[in-house]
Amino acid sequence: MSGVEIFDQDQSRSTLFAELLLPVPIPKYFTYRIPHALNEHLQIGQRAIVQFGDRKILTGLIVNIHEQSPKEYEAKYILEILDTYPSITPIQFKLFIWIAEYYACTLGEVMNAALPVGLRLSSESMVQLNPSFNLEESTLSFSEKEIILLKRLEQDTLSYSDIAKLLDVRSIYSILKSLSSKEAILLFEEVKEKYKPKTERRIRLTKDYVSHEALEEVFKTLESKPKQEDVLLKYLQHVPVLKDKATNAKGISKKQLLDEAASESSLNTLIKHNILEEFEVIVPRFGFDEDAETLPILLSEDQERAQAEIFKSFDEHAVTLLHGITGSGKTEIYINLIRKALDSGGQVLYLLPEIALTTQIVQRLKKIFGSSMGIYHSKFSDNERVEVWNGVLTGKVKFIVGVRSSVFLPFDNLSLIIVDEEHDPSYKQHEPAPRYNARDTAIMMAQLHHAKVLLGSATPSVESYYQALQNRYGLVSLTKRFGEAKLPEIILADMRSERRNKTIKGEFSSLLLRHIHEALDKKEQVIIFQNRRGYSPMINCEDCGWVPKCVNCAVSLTYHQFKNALVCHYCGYKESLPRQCPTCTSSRIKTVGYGTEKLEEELNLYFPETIIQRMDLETTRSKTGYETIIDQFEKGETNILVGTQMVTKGLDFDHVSLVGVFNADRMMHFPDFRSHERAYQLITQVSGRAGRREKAGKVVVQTSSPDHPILLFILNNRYDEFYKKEIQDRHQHAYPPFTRLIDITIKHTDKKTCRDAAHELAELLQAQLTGVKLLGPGEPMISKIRNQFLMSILLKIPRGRGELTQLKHTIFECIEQVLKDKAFKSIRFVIDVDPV
DNA sequence: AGCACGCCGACT
DNA sequence: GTCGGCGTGCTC
Repeated sequence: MSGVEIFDQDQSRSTLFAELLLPVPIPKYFTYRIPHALNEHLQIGQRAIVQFGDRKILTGLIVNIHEQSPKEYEAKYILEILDTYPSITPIQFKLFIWIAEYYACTLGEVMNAALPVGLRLSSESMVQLNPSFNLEESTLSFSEKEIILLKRLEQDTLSYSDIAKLLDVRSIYSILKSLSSKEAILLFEEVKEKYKPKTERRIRLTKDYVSHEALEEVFKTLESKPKQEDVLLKYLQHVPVLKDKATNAKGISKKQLLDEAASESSLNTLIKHNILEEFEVIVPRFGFDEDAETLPILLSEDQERAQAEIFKSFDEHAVTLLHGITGSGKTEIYINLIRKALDSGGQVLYLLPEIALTTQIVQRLKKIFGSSMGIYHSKFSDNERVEVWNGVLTGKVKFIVGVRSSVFLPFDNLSLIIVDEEHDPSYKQHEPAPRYNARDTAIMMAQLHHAKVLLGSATPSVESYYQALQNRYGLVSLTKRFGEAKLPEIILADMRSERRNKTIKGEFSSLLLRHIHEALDKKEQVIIFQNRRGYSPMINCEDCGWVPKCVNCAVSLTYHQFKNALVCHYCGYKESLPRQCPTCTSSRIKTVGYGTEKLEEELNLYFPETIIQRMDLETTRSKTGYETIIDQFEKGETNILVGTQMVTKGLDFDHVSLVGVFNADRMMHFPDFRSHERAYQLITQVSGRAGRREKAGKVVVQTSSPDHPILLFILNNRYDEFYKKEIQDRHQHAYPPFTRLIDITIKHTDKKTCRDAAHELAELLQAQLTGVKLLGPGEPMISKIRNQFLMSILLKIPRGRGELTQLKHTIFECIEQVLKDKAFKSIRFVIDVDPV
């Protein structure tokens, strides 16, 4: 980019200003002056580099261009424009605004979540030693910390946070100021690396040698140089220049040529003599050369019927819910719908929960849709994400399979959005803002694009099913399993009676153990589901009842055996397991409860011959961990898979005949209005992993309340009955879908201040909001996280009543009011709309 | 959110 | 007295 014009001499052209959206949580745009040189090149939606504050460099999005010079302040210049064409589309921007408004956050926060880091260059403050400074020769005096820092700076430049860590102090500002005034250090801004295309070095003939005659000449001169001759021959072997001169333009990859011809020095000589030349091309990180498969998808009668119903429903409804039991073959229908949408020229977005994306289904789709399909996943690198983004922007990628954040991609012509496993709570983002739900955002998105939405699930959320029954969504059901497959048989293991009869071994009922034995004898596989990671959720002293707690959070520490440490699942705090109780010095410290790790250990004890694999956050943290575990299980290399929620999602195995469910009780009795729904969904989903093809699988659910209605619904596969009961409860207690919820969390380091602020806010809200039920303020289940005390207020807003935007304004006003009180200045408020 | 600046308490 | 803590206000 050319230099910036600082003085506008040219009066014949008007001075333009641009309103920029910056990735900061300040609810407004910032006005920057446009250098005359850029007047003709600026477009709304482009990214611009600007200075923000004293030094910071940020990437902003141009949202408006006008001629009004700001009166109050002097606008800074835009430093650079990053795009030739807009990086975001107008529809996308409308969606950003909707998200910010609906989920009560700033546009900057939405921008932050939306743009991949690779498209968002920004600077970091760095500290460097002043080259003209020498510690030994200096006559000035330095403190101990200053000397430590200076010594370190002789080796590297450091960021502010590096320094804070090095010196172990909170505020480094005064130290930097002191050193800066002594001219010992220099402060500067380092712009972080942005997107780098992947390149490849290639070799080709120079222009002059792309002909029969010229090449003949060359070979004559090379007669006495067999190695160079060999290189040239290898080249011609792969690039048939003599048959088709045009093939020379692409040449051959240097790596490939060297791998085969081996002599790098000969190649270099040929390059030096201008016979061959080396050049660089940009190559995509994803194979864009795969061809799409065109084979028709064979549908069963039931699928055929459902598909026809979906098409019909699309004519009448913007959103259709496909309720298909596990294993009923929803994917085949999706494929047909996607094909049809793509054929008619529209874009398609297929949303999946995080974990289901790394599996078989994506490989299958890739085979079918080839290069027109892009994948958007959190385990992708920044560079990979930028390529998917640009693929959508340029129209190269028409079909995206992705996680919740793919709703931010620059679509301009969506015609279909599929939200698979629509009930899945992971569609909702918790931290940080924007706290959006990708399923609901997708519905809004479809409205902006005039696209259709298909929500798919074997266990629809109560909210979606309600909308369908109200005829606001279309409803299509698949009630038969695909092929000959039968639904699994669900058996309850009554832990109360087993406990009475002392037939429980460790954590395992005799019933479950018997079934595991049977399955293993038949060379079949087993999945054990325990929704709790670590070894044991708690340890305690048998003599005085002491329980180790996190120092930063109000939770007990979980014991992780393989790390041999007590770990806090909320802040990551770790400490070693004490030999004796710190309060009574007793050494009788034992574990209470059980997580995946302990189950794995016990299983190893009971089934020493079998291979057991654990699948939870710890074992799948690496990029390939998850895939490796799935792959081994698929190949039959492991016999038993023990895992958390992960095992419930989108996995299809052919040889699993048994699923064991632990702690169904904890799921059902969890104090949350959605706990019954969650339990129904989790147990049904994990049960769906048992039995494929003609073999019916078995599911053993261990429970101390075998009469619980939820279990009976699951047992008999009665979603409708479950729904009927659940919707009554929701109605009675004014929960969604009959109300909208807004959760306000109040945070402060001091407990009393936090409580007082919460009460004050609650009072204000109560007075301001009519027709809204207010719950609390109360301590949430975890009342302290990372040394911040928490209070929460829950608002229940009746459906279809009043302007939601107005209501949120009122909430903000009340918060402002509370913040006016000096005592509450540093209180943090977190607003979560539609909490999950 | 960062980041600068300024006020104030605790230690040499 | 100075150092370092943190509360406050600003960012075009």
